[in-house]
Amino acid sequence: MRRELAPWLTGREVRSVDLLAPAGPKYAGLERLAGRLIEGVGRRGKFLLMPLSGGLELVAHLGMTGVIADHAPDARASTHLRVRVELSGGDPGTLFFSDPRRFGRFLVVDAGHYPTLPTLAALGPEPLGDDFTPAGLAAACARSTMPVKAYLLSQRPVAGVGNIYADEALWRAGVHPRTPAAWLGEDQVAALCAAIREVLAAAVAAQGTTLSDYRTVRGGTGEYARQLQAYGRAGEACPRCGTEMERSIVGQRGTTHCPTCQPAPRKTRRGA
DNA sequence: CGCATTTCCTGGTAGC
DNA sequence: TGCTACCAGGAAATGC
Repeated sequence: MRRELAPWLTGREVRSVDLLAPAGPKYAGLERLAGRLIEGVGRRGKFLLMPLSGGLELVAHLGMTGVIADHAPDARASTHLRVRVELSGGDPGTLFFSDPRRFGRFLVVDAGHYPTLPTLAALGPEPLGDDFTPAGLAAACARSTMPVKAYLLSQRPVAGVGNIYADEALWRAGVHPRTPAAWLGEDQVAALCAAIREVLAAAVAAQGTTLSDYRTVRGGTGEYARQLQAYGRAGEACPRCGTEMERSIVGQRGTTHCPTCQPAPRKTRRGA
């Protein structure tokens, strides 16, 4: 989405903003948006970060069902339109933020100041950046007793891994989702680090994963759903070994894993 | 501080 | 057909 938004929005000025949702912390500060220049479109994890003139920043998060579009939602979806932003200059001249389930955010903050966004403030390294290394991931995991999947979902060891990509990366790495993070061996951490990079890079190349709601800015679908190996495939044969995939709940989230490729954790002595 | 639990929210669907 | 119950989950709030 960042790649679509950057060439469209960079350098444009905001003419006006309409908030169609009840005001609240998820839409804080939008009254400060009109008249600002959008200086660029960045991203950290699942947060879109748009620096604005005047030392401000527009922060957008899609939650589960949020959509940022360069075209108006159709009649049926229009009840979920939350924010409309009119831009100066050429077409498309309006940004639409829709969010049926209201888990998304679209707010203006002082640039780099995230007191109301603690996850963003404590976000781990970018998964496709140089800062995300096996050694760094190992050091983070060593500090946590959580099941490794729950720890990944916290956004602290690495940014941007949600439920779908956590299941995919753990399956690729052959790591059981319930393994306490601190129990992971060096080889497992390295495999997980590589798997997270591979899965996210492939998903970005496919423009994301559309299961039902997700749409690109221009209204297209993300095609990574066709490459999913684990997520949503409980009861089916593991693509690697043929064992029936199992469903469970880890960190309050539906989870699919292969009991053969991702064997249940057994505590072993480090360095043994 | 770290972690577990609860909350927010609505469309889709299973079951009757 | 129409009803109820339940499920999906990202991040914040709450509780310990």
